[in-house]
Amino acid sequence: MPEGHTIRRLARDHKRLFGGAPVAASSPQGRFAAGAALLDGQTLTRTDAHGKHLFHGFGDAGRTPARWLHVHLGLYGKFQLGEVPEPAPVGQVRLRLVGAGHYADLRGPIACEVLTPADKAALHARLGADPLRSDADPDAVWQRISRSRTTIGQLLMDQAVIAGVGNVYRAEVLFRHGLDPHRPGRDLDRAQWDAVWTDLVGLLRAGVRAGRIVTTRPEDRDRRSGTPSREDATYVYRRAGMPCRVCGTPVRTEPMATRNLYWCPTCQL
DNA sequence: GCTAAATGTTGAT
DNA sequence: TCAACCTTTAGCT
Repeated sequence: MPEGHTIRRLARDHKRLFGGAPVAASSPQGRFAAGAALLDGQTLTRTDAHGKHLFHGFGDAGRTPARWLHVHLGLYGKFQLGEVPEPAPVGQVRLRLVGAGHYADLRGPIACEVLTPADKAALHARLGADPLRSDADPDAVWQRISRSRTTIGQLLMDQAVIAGVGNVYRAEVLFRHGLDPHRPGRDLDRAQWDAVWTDLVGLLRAGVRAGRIVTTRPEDRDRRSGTPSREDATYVYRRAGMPCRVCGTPVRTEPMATRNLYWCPTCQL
């Protein structure tokens, strides 16, 4: 499900499955027909991910891509992968990519468009630091947070501040650090922020590896061995009214900036 | 079989 | 602050 880890994983997988050879692009649904025609037959040379934004670079090998496919999955978007021969498209397939051995169907994205390198640069410029990127600058994030009266719960969801953190990672990382989501950013001290950032890097990397979000430590799960169930994978996300895994207090929920916030009022101060 | 909700963002008010 | 959008799934009946 699409927070930053999903996008990074897609970038990696698509590079491996489709990179280096011409790709057939089409829009079975028709809504991306013109864009698909621009990409059809081009070679995928690079992929990139920044926060929840996915990029596929097309052009000549060894050169900077001349065109970039930009995809944002939004809340519902999904890539479905399979092996050739590709079946007849089912449902609303915005984009179908077919390579030598695999195909990918894209459904329900909020953005699917072709960008110039300048367009792409502009998009990067408005995104904040991505814990999964080596060029991320946590100092810049700290500057924003330490001067802000906005709550840390809202700051963590602001893609211009931190790119790639969504509603699940927000709730979970704040729980793991005992931070009340309602605290203004400037109430945090540097050590707290550094710990949160370091944890986000680790959590997102683990998410890329596992292909899912797991934030609980084994000793805090109901079942301590084996692959954690979906229910066991989080401390507070979507656990409203259920006992906190650490102290037993019912987990609280309330809307924060149009999204459902979850937190433990006892553990998070 | 229907309804509501969901890991997100944008644009209008 | 609110509605709109794109699609799937969980939880009802």
